[in-house]
Amino acid sequence: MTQIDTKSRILNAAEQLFAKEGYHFTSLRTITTTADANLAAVNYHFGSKEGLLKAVIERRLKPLNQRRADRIEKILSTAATEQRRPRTTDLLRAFIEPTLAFRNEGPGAVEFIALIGRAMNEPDETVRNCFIQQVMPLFILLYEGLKKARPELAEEILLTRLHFVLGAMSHVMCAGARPQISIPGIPQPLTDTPQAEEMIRFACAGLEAPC
Amino acid sequence: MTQIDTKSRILNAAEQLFAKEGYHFTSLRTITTTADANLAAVNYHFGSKEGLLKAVIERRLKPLNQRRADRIEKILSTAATEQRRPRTTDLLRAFIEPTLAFRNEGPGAVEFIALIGRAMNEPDETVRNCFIQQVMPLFILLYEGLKKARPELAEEILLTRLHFVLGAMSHVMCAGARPQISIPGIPQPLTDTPQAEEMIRFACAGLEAPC
DNA sequence: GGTCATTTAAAACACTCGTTTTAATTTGTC
DNA sequence: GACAAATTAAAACGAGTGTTTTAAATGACC
Repeated sequence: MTQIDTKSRILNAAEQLFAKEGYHFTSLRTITTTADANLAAVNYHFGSKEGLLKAVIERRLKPLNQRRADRIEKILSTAATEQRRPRTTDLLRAFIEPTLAFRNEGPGAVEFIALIGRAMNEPDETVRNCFIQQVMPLFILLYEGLKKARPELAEEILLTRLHFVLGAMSHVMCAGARPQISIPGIPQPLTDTPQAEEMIRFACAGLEAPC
Repeated sequence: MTQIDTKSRILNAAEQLFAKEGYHFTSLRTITTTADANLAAVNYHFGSKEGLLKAVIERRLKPLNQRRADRIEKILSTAATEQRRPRTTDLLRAFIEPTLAFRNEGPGAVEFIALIGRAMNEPDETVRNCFIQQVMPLFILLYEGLKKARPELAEEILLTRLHFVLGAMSHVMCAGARPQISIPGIPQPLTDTPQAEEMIRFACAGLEAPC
């Protein structure tokens, strides 16, 4: 923590704190104290608190989105060369698996995923727009892929169902960073890989439900 | 707006504003101005901002939860007297239908539902706890009912899938209050009754997916 | 080594927030 | 109408926020 420069230290501290406490509950003073930096350094390096948030999100989300997009595009291209429909389950897996697997990529990853999961339903536009802008092309890519996988499904219905999947994902992503409330007689839900597999199964069944 | 007392006017204004802007972005000054009341009236009538939130949520959520619980219990009792399993789709319908139908119950209902939908994933415990406390018994009732409907399913898996359903619901509830972003070539998702029906179909298919 | 741009430090600014205090007013009751 | 309780009004409090300003320190380069 001593070698890296101030900008990175702030970025790391902000990521951790934004994700754990939420964007608006994290003050710049808390961030700079954690990062062992001066208060003004945030505005110097990132322009504003919003700029910092944008940097935090982009740093991690860009590679993740790239990974997901690559997988989806690969599925689509091989399906095209083999002259068949892409499989719903493959597309969903390409979207879901890297996202949930990301939670194991080092410390703070679970919290970052929670930040992203929460971003979609933020009441404040600052966070939501920043997220949507980053992720919308990927959503569209997935949607277009699913349309090829299930062309007989009416488009509004497919889109509606895709929204359900996104909601389920968002919720799971958020929940990962919270201590699960345990109730006597009620088991704990799955986590990690089995959860991802279960979500793929669930989403696939839902998407392929009869019309 | 002139006849009703200050307490109710504050409650109405707070409901509208909390739901639209979010709890933490709504100041007591905005609320009291909207309600045409004095700033101190909030602390006088509700003790604190949190107390006001609690009152706002309880006023609407209690009857809604009662309605959902009644329907679920009725399904369970008739299934018991007919000595058969309750149907997954019936249980889900009892849970989903009143919730989404609630959005048509007068002005501000859509926003209130968004407030509730957001509450589940709120980073701040103030809002989340207030919501969870109200809704947990209903979740357990639904879970126990689904366990009877699908006894062959491992409990952690059932619970995990139920979480997916809740996530999908939460997301839909939030989205209802937002202007939908329209993209050329991408249709709008369903709303209102068809959306509720589609969600029941989706959730049922997901829950009944093979293990 | 001196010069200049980059970076860090410390302090103050301007503003908003929830809450509290004190006083005035309204309302209910005998 | 008078008294007491409930309610409303106005003002200030104290703490916290993001941002800006001004000054000091650091580092690169000729």
